[in-house]
Amino acid sequence: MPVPQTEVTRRLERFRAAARKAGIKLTHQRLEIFREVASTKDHPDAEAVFSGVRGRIPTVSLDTVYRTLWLLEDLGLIETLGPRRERARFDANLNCHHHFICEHCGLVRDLENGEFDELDVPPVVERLGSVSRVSVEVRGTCRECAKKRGGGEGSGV
Amino acid sequence: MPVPQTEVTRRLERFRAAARKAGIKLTHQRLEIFREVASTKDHPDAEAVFSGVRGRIPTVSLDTVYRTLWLLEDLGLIETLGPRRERARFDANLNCHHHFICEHCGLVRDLENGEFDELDVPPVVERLGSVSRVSVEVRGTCRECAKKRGGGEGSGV
DNA sequence: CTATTTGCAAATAATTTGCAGTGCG
DNA sequence: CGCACTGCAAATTATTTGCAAATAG
Repeated sequence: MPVPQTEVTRRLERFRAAARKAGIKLTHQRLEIFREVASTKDHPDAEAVFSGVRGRIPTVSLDTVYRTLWLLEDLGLIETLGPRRERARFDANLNCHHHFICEHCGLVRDLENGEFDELDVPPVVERLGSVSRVSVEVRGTCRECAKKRGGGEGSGV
Repeated sequence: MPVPQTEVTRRLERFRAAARKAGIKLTHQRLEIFREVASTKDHPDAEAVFSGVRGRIPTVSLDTVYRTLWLLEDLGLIETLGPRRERARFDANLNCHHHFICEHCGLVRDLENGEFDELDVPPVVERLGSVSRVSVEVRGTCRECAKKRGGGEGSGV
């Protein structure tokens, strides 16, 4: 399921603007690394981004991919996710959204849901700090894993 | 802020029951490692659990701590959390709860909130798999970090 | 022009594994 | 008493860093 071209363009434009504002250079590598993450809903890990970009820039190195991904996270252009025990995965979708996470295989799927988008932050949070983002994580077992593991797991909530 | 003794006991009891059911051995090490996580709200990482347990079992090894923590997670007795880029942190609180996460220092604080507890799972999720847990992550900047970094960051939602 | 950024290779940090001895059930 | 479990040390995996060459602004 690819991201529509118009959205990819919008994301790249946001990157250009953020880079200018932050005074960092817009290199070929950075552009392609960001494009790679911005063009997919797959939540790729660093290795996957690396091999994708490699198709277009054969000399790019894995350490540049890492440096760039964390830079993009610091700029607030992508976010990291994925269950612990798995490697980091990256997501360029900044629209308010939520995730379904399979506890067995690590699959992450985006969820769009109005009820989730409109949660009120409880007052106790004001004493902890300021809020930038509220999101819901739905954890469970994906169909694939349920099939593979026979009966086992079940729903709970 | 320590966990009340009655709750620690209840958690240890749950561990004993789960261990018996799963047919795994209840060793001194496992008990103490679990007790360490079950006795704190600090969301310790493996290293912190290690040094805590070491006080009581000086010969315990870090690899046993890791093996046990992942085992406990597989048994559903603890959960892992913490932002990417930081090491894994562990939590033995299984009551429905949520988290405030500081994006700068990795601080994680538990949130208890009725509205969050009662979220409906959107129907699209049924096509993805079965659900075991729904929780809300509030991300932002904690007071400490806001102080350290001067003006900067702000709220957004 | 020149401060940033890159690619390389070597370094680290976190976590895992093989194996021989130890202890729970 | 046997097989699961531990501790040790060595291995792996993901990610980071130092440095000389390359390049965006």
